[in-house]
Amino acid sequence: MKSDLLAATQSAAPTSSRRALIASFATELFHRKGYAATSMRELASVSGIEAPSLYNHFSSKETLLHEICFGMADAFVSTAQRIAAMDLPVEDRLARAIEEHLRLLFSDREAVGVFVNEWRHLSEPSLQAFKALRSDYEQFFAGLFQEGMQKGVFRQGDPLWLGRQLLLLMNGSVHSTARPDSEALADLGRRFYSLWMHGVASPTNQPD
Amino acid sequence: MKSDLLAATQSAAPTSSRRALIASFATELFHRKGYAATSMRELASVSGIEAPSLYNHFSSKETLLHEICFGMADAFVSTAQRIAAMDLPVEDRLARAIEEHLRLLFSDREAVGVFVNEWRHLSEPSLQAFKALRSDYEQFFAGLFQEGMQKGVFRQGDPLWLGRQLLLLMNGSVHSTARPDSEALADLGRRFYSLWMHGVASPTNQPD
DNA sequence: CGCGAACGAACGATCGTTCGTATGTTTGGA
DNA sequence: TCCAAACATACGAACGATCGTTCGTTCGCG
Repeated sequence: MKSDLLAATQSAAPTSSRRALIASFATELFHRKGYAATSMRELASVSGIEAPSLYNHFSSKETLLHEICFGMADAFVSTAQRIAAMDLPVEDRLARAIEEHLRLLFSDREAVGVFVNEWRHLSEPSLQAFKALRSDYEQFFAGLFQEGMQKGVFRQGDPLWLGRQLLLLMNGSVHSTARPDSEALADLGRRFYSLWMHGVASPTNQPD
Repeated sequence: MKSDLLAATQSAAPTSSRRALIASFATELFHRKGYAATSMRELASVSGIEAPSLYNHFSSKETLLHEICFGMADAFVSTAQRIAAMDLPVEDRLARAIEEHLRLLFSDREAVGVFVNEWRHLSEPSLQAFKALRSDYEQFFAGLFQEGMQKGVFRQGDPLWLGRQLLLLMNGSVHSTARPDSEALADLGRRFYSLWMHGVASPTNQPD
């Protein structure tokens, strides 16, 4: 039988990391082709195994999506909680939140792509839970803006709208920005902070 | 050729508006569930006919996607050309571009959602053509920023990056902004323009 | 009579997933 | 120390469902 060959390939791979490997392959595929357009057979193929073997590591296709989406969501929310607890001026906390968000964003761009675009394929009750986490994170940014407005550091406006727009901008930047090293990442954070704080107008042109 | 068909169907038979109806149903489904997750049978069901009858109006599923994506793309590009030809100060042309982009955006939010998120399911050579149109439009905004920098109206920066970020911001705002009437739309345009020009910092805080 | 538009049936392909089984590895009692 | 039972992981076969699409036909309207 073929079993000798198969046994050889089985033992060749480090079986302990196979699960994590599959997850990262799934992340890449979900990101590039979309969740619905990615088949388990294709995921199996790039993972070097057959489709039924995937079910030894993940109980369903949606489990993969669930782990990717909630892994990112938890990372974002816990970072937000850490920053919210800092004893810093609100504009510094905003700068810090931007920096940390970008750091997470670029630490795994493909997972972020899935997190941003594919979460709607989750089914209940995961969908509801995901939206709650997402809302928490938006509220964290909205809270920063609201606090800044009360203290006169920011112009008056809709804090939640501003928070959502800022997140939108940073999340989308993953597509249109080259991969930064840690130096370029800090610089990107300053660009976002400056753009958001002062806009594009030349300083000689006074605000209306 | 297409105009002949449209003229004929418009004047002749009311049944031929079914084609446009199907297109709008498809737009809603592609937007809400995604292209890959929408089946022709489901589209047929909401259209009130059976799946095979769809092929009397559209030669394939991708044809529907093609019409939606290129319909929006053409509208954006032609609007850009109109504004680029205007004899206005560059910051006014930017304000006008923002206003017109938002107007198109909210004129058919679902089509915009498909245009923004589902174009990647196009196959070659449509995919290449779509990306070219998209690049043209980005270049239009980049050109505005570049011109503004040369004239000292805008701060120095990467014009293409700024253009993409602005588009990202506006496109995403469709999800997080309530349906505006024409009054609220103009107000939204001013909000974007002001945010982009001057940022969120209180005017008493000078730029660094 | 002719033609656009609808239908039911059905095609081959592919989907996510289950099943029974084979094999390598780990483990625990004699 | 050795062997067997338990476990983890892989496989081929195949399930029922659904996919986009084609075909032959019918029906109603001009």
